[in-house]
Amino acid sequence: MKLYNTLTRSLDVFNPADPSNVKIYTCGPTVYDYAHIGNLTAYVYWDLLVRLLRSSHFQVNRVLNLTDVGHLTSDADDGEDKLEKGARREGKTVWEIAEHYAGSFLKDYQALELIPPTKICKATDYIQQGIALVQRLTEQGYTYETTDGIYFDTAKFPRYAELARLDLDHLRAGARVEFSSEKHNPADFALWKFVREGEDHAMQWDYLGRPGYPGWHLECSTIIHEELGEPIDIHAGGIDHIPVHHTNEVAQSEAAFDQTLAHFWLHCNFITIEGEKISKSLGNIYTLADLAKQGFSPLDFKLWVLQGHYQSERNFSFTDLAAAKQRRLNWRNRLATLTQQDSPTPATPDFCDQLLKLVSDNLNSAEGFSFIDNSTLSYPDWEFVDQLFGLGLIDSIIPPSAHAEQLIKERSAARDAKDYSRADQLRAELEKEGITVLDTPSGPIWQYL
RNA sequence: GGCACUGUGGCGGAGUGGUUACGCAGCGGUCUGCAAAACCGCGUACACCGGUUCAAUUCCGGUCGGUGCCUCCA
Repeated sequence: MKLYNTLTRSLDVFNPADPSNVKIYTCGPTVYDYAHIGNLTAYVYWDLLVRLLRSSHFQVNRVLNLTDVGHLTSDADDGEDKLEKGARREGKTVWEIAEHYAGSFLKDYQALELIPPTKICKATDYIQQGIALVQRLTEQGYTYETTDGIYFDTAKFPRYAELARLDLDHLRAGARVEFSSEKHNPADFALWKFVREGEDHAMQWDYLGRPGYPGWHLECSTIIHEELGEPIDIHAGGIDHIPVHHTNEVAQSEAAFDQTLAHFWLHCNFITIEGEKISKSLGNIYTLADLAKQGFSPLDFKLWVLQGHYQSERNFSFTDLAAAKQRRLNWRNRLATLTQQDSPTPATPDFCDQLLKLVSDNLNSAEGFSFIDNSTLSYPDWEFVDQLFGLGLIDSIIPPSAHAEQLIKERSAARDAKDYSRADQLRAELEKEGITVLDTPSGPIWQYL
């Protein structure tokens, strides 16, 4: 199996240290609002990764975090704490907000038929372990304290720019806004933030005898250390996380534990909506519920995602979603037809092996789909397709009701009697149940509309 | 300004140094009571300019366009 590794910027052969314990960490959502389809694409891609590994006989140990503690208020006014903002918006506590949106996220996760992570970790369950990490870094001389928090001193970690290949000198020169700060270097980041005088911060914990809360990056390093242990095999996340979040994670973890954090870094690209960036002001934020209102199932969306590649910028449109839906329906009908055939046409030899090989080339599901369309599949082949892509095709095959079966029989009889108007009438009736009948030389076949 | 990604037919979207990607939509045909499905066929795709090569959409250089990040925004 080959994967594009951001660390090396090349397609590398994936060989886990322990095939029976492939350690994966995927950055989860901040649970302050409903997940939109842009957020969800990432989880679809990582689900493919997990399924591919499983199908390749690896045992996956995957941890997903839920960020249920708000990110910090920045010195600039626009950097509001998301959870606090959500709480104010809805007149609830930050804890209720986190609970509600975490639940919503997990519901979406299920609706997309994504394989549940081995463990889901809430950031707030790892505060003490996070503090221990800050302490450890402090003892090792990697931190300094300012009036508003404890910062990581990037100058003390020479490999800081490696993952993102940052040009720190130019970063300094070209930074958009240089705001006054006690930071030693612009790249330095907060490990722990103090609640300031007069600041109303609902989530806070005691450290160094005063109230505070964790820096945004801390949770990932902490959870990885506690639940998986460095080094992990794969760390995955959005492309936006490379320069800051993942860079800082590497700095924290590797400085503290003197161990490579992750061998493979996978980053998925973003999608746009009808050519525009996803943003609230444009009003183009769609959730799974919004897609459902237009008649699309979560699995239609999943198929749409898998038609592309995780490293490509994708453009979402309802026209394209409709195309994906149609493709899924066609596959479903191929499968439905197969279940009704007494002697199906011979399947493509080694279908599963070949499909697996194609997709193993850096998660190339699109190439796999093309192969599906060019092949004749047996029932076990379709089972493998479902296992690899999680499209729920097999489960979606619900045989016609007894009533529908009866209508199909009556229609055949009508046709034999050359009573075609009766036959057409019966077909119309069947279509009310979402089923249509095709007349083939070997008898009628039903399909989904 | 810096780092990185990206530009393929009506719409999407893989891939390849020379041979059909594929899906959706469209057109023609076979078949059909009519359909549908299926099958067969069709539409002169690879941003632009150079270079390497017998041969480039595919490699190299440049130009132009799009995108993300460069803040503790996500």
